[in-house]
Amino acid sequence: MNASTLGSDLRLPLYQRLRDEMLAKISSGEWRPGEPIPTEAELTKTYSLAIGTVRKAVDTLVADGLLTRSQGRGTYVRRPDFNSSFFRFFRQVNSSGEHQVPQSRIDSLGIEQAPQAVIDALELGATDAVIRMQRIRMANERTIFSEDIWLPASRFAKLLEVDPKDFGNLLYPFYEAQCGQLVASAKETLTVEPADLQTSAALDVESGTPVVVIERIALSYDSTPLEYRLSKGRADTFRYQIEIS
Amino acid sequence: MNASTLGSDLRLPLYQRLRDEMLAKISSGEWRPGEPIPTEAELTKTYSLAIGTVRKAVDTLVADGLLTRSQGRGTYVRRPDFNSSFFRFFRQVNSSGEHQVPQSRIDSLGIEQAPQAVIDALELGATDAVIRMQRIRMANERTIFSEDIWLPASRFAKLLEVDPKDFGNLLYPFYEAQCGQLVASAKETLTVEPADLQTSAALDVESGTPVVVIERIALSYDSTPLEYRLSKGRADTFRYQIEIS
DNA sequence: TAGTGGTCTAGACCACTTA
DNA sequence: AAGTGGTCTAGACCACTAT
Repeated sequence: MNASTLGSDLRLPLYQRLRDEMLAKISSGEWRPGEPIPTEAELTKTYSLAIGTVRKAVDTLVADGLLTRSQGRGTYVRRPDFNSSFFRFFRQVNSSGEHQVPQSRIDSLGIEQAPQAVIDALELGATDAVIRMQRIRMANERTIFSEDIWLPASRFAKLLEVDPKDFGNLLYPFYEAQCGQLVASAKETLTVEPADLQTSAALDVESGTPVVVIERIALSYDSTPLEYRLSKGRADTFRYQIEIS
Repeated sequence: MNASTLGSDLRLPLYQRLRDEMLAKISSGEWRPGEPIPTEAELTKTYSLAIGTVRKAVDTLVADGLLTRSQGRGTYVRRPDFNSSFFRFFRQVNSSGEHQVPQSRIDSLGIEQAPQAVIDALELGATDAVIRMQRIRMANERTIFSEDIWLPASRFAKLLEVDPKDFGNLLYPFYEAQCGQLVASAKETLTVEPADLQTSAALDVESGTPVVVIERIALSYDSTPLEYRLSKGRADTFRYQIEIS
């Protein structure tokens, strides 16, 4: 194998073609999260490239957060997490002042026709079925989120065979284990609106109280939409910070 | 001049020391926004470094948004703007559906003792004076923001000599022109709270209506706080989006 | 046509991790 | 001690911009 093996557009620079090649290995699962990729020396031999070119390709994937380097150990496929999600900016602290993963409870789970908003978000056909899940998330005995979750039935049918009590507190590792679907990134949109009757009941606030609405579309490595989620939480405990330049 | 000229910690790699050197030239104003910096060939000669090392130093500043490269033309100091500010995520569209810079009106301007929150934000001494400005921002004849702005009097005294009507719609270019203070970056924190009486009057909403509060600390190139700003706007027209991975 | 940044090579030596 | 990524060199040639 050598540089001519590198697919994609021949007009592209070598480091970008190598980058695409590595990205494909990650999204196909050939290189799995948490595991090391071949060493730089091996990559130079495999593709007959100079070390500088290989490093530049790796650099771009590190910059995009797909790989992490560790001097003396190797370069690893990063395990995606969602530390920068809006969720993290709700002040969910326990009595010791530490952040904590909220408890979850699935309240309903079933298959149905996808409403139009979900068809758009998940890029489905007009008649495709979806799995719908309603979930609440709690911390310190208090409900902090009420969630509506939609998944394409074609990829997630196996979830229907599992008792909702066994879903655990984190869904994405569960999706991976049960259905082989790996969430790599997400887009979130934040808005504020008054609580409707259902939401106010779920969050134990008065109807009309402002709630923060987080709309999330979770994507696979190859950018296929895997999950559409609408989460509503109290606005009074929300705090989000950015740096701009 | 050669590599030994590069200041800062000798244990640091050369490309980081060159980066620090260039950063200093930007923050001191020796290299000004919008102007080109020396070519890569000149930098290699000046500091007796290999081209790869110079490029790596430039790379980091480009990644941080301080420089922009333009093939065939040169490398330029970026003009800071605030397109990613929370402000941008209020749906301020005119009747043609375009975004627009809101109109501004200064309602009060004066010098006073800094309250404690401002002392903390601007890193002032306990007895330092500040300039306080109250401003509203409007679009389509409607008030969309009510703002409280504090500036260290030591740096911004000249503002008091200007008629508030002449401040214009954008403050940062005005700060630079009048006081030589250049805003390079900012930190913003977003929260939601019910409107107090003053805010509800300013925004023409009922008291208790949810408002989005944007707290901003604007910094110079060398990270000195230059401005502390509290902006309040209607929550129902706010929409913010992020991508996470 | 001259000058700029963009890509690429083929090494060298260093710092760190693991065994 | 062996193997990894981290830094650095000293060029070469290409693509693009300005004149």
